[in-house]
Amino acid sequence: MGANAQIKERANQQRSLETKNKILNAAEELFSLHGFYGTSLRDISALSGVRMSLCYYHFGSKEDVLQAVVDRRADAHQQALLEPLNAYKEQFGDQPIPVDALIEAYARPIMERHLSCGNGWRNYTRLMAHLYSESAHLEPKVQVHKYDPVIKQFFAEFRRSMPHANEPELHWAIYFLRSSVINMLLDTQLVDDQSAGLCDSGDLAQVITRLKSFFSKGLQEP
Amino acid sequence: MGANAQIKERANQQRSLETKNKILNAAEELFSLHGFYGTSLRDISALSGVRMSLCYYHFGSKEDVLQAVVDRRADAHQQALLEPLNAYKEQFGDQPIPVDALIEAYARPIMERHLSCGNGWRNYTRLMAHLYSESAHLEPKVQVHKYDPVIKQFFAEFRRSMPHANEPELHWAIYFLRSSVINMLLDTQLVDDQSAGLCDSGDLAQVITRLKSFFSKGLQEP
DNA sequence: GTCTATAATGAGATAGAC
DNA sequence: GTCTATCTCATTATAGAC
Repeated sequence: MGANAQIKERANQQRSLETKNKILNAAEELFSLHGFYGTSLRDISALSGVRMSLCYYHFGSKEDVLQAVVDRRADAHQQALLEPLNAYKEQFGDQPIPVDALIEAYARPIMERHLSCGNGWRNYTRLMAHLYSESAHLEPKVQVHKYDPVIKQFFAEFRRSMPHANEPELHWAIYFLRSSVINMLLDTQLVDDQSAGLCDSGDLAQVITRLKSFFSKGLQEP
Repeated sequence: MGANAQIKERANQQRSLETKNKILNAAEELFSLHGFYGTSLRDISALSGVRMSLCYYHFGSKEDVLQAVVDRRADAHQQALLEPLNAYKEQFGDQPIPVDALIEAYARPIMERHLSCGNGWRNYTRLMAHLYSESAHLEPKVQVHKYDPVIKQFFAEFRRSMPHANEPELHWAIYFLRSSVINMLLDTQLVDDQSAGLCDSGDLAQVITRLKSFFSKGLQEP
């Protein structure tokens, strides 16, 4: 292969990547807003400005597009979730990590991406939440549940910080925390509406403060 | 109109009602499992055993079927939610109702219908939860949010029971409670999976106990 | 009220020229 | 890699006989 051909191939790969990302960005937004079945490849094509046939060329099928959307940010998101946890582990060593620090370590990376890292991350986190209710019908075609190991690690740390709590009670408490975070990711405006605007689910600092103060009360030792 | 004609008309109305309910039952189940867009009228027709054209005759459109499903149990559900609250109001009179009683008054009617009143109610409550994430795309064609006044009444009672709590904090706490209940209605098995079966989200007594003990801790006066 | 048949639209997916 | 054109199928919805 000549030098010219190599340059051409590089340019093509670059353009291919850009096209793929245009598709994924549009799909991410629409899937997260209207669900998998509420979104057609025509919608994605229209929003992305990329011809429909290219979606098939690059991904194969609608389900494959969803899978690609899910996969694109999965590793980065997992890393972001574990980073503060590991930092705390290092900081506290053998000592247990305080409960409110654990709550923040869990909630902040998620809510931060949802609220202050741009539309891409906002759509991605919303989609992840949305998929919890759609996944039953989507699997096994699409692999969605990628964060179970992360939850396991968080549970282990909560356990260490609350040695006297009984196991089921602790599981329920962490589940309630997860439910609340997941619900916020859906952007249902439930708390904003309920409080007639007094509470702002779009305010990261407020969200983290409220999560910490409420759930650390529930997660105290008896 | 002769007596014979009247009898015939009665029988027809009866049959008509049965057909409608067959359709609504199937729609309730499928919408609640796969969402509005994940369900076709063909699916509903197949599951109910009623011809597709009859769905149009009785309701008009797919959206109208959803609306009818939502409406069918709405009043009964509202009543069921307010009944224990009003009973407590009567019982305690001017005294504030204890917080854990309020939590139970809110959660039990919902979770009871979800877990121990048969498949119809189970599907209905699951659908209501599901619609929180789909409603943005469905409105204004379908009117879904029918429980805001109920929440208002509950908030007022929580307020009375916790006169020193600040308003936003109270709103957030009640919102976290609602999130957890809503998530359980979706039957995602999150807590069952997370705890490897140690916790059972299908056990009504367990669910109520855990909700009360956890959320009453978070809802204490400072 | 119920049935069959069918219209009309939109969906996912593919073929083949460039 | 990109485009146009098209296929095939499922969907919502309607018309008209009984």
